[in-house]
Amino acid sequence: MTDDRRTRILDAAEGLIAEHGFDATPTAQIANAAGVPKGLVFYYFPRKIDLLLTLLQERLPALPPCDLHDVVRLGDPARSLLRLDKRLGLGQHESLVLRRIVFREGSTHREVREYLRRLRQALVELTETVLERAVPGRLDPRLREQAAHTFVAVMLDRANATRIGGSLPDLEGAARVIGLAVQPTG
Amino acid sequence: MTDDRRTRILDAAEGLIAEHGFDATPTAQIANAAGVPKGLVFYYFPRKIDLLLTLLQERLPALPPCDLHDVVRLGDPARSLLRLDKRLGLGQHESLVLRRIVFREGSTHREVREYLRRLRQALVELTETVLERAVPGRLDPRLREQAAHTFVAVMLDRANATRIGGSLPDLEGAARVIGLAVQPTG
Amino acid sequence: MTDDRRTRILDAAEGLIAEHGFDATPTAQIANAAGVPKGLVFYYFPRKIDLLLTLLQERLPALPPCDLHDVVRLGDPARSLLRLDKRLGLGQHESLVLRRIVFREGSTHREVREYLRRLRQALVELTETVLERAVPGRLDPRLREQAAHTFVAVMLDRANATRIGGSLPDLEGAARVIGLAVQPTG
Amino acid sequence: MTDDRRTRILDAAEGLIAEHGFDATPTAQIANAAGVPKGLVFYYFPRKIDLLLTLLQERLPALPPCDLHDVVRLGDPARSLLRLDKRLGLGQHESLVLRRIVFREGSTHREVREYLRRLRQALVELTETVLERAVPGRLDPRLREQAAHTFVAVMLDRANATRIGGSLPDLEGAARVIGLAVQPTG
DNA sequence: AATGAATGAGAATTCATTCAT
DNA sequence: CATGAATGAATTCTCATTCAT
Repeated sequence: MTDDRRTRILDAAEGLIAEHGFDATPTAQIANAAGVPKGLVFYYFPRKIDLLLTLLQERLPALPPCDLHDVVRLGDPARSLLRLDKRLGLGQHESLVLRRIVFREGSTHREVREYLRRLRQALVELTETVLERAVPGRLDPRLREQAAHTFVAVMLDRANATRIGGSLPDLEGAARVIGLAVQPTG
Repeated sequence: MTDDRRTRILDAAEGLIAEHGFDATPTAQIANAAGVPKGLVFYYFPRKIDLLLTLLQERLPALPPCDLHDVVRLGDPARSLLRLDKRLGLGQHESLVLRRIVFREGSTHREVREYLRRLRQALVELTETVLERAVPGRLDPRLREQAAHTFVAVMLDRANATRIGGSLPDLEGAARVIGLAVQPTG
Repeated sequence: MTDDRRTRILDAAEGLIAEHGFDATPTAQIANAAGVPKGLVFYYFPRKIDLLLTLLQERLPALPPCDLHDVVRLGDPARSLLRLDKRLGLGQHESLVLRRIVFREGSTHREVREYLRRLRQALVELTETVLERAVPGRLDPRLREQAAHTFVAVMLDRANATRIGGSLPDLEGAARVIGLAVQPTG
Repeated sequence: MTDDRRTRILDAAEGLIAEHGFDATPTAQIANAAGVPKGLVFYYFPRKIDLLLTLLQERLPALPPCDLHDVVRLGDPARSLLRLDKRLGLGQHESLVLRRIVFREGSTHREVREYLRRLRQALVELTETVLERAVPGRLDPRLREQAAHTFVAVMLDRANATRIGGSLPDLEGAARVIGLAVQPTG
């Protein structure tokens, strides 16, 4: 029961903050949406900012160490990249709300910023590994890194654009372009 | 004289909102930073949101119709892309503050969202033109569009990452990758 | 009108804080007693503590430079001391409320403490002057200072005891005792 | 064991209330300082005010029936008074915290006020006895009482000034002055 | 046209107190 | 007996907005 209510508060906070932004979401509204008394929010999260911080700590897991075996398609880097993206699930609904929060509050809170930095680095490394395994012959390490950076930038841009709601970048196109770059004969 | 004070208010609002966010910036602070009486802010901008809206309407120029002649380097699409980026100046200081505002408030206000959509479209078209002129032979229209989308995504991701303060995507690497894709022999 | 309302707020604060203590007096109650909206209190006094500080600054004037001519009774130091006390008015009603505040909040706020230190020093100097003029012959400076300190202590003890409401020290007795000490033949 | 925890609560309450005042000391902080669960405080002291009341009842000892034989110095009332003060220990550390509480909360709670009244009366009687025994010849009863009141006032003023932290009255000077008054030839 | 005093609807936060276990 | 989760009333403080002058 106890943990249930704490969870409900976090659920409500996640949804409302993603929807309206951190500053625009009163704690009273969070309590209301969670169906708990106002005081309980501050019992679990003494300061409002602790809600945001807890959301990041508990619900933004480090990238799951995904098994790249079934992601990589040898000889088809473009397809491999798209499968990686799908596996990462940056576009899936459950991470959408948190991503909104992260991108929007990024310029305000150091902790959020730090998370974003680490996220990009981890994504680049993962992408590099995929490219290395997907491209049969030798792949110039510098080019591999640049290609990975490019794909990660597109993934993150899409994540951010999704949040904002405008038109989205063409992820498949990017995968094709990058595939051509790293495997001209492909 | 009168207009001078209105301008000072907008200047102050632009800086403070970019720095702390719209919600976290009291109008009193804007008036104070502008060196005008508090009442004057509401005299010119009856509601606080009007400050933001005015900023977008008056200070987000449509993309300058830039002359692409001196941007394009025939046979060197990568270099051409980088010169385009430089010409667009998305990374330049004067547009930085507004970009922060646009990206952060994007998911909250429809007008901002609409601007972002148009911005991406215009950027893609411009990039396509550059690629077409930079690549000597025939360039598959589909690939050209995808390559343009990719580069624009990287530019926008960099713009957003700059705002947030984390690590930046590698724009030069992306240009090289795209160049390789559209001109394998390059 | 404007200054009138600020004054009414201070009046209300003075009375209520003296009555119930600073911590036990909500600003809302002060606004209510002053007959002004709650917001106005914070318009004039941004933080609650500013009410207390303003009270001290504006309503605890330095000791009025009182003319000691008509206080001193040559050859009658005891009577002179009592006349000094009366002139100082430490026991008068109008200063009573502020004295309550000062003594009670003294151990909490530095500014109040500092005021009390200066008050004692000024009182001692005044009392020394009175004793010097009231005693005909030569008066040992050391004894004069000690006598002054003693009388000031009794005055302050009475002021504090008045606040608390218990039994009061015998000021007239103290004056007599001190008179005997500085003028044995009296 | 059980009583040990009750004692620890009272210890913590005494220290914290003396330091910050009754209103400014949350019960949670007391429990924390005592190292006991929050609920236990309210188990022993159902209302917060009971903490203060218990402190007064159990820890404000009636004046210790001190043996005046070794205090009095026949023929030296000033010295006798100082020895009395030392014996009473109003300035000693262990009574300091409670004295702070008593003086500060005095004007708020009747029980505290009543204690202060009895304290002064007992002190005056004790001082009168000392003076009577210290002065060899006959001492006018009225003067003796007045002298005692004066000394008690100085002692209490010093106790209060100690609490507040400002400059202290000169107790030795007062003893000398009073000695001169009751024993001119001294 | 310009202004700054005024207002009141919240907002975050605190904390004594209760009570189920 | 003991406890810590739970509660909600109260409190300080903020600030967009109004409006008399």
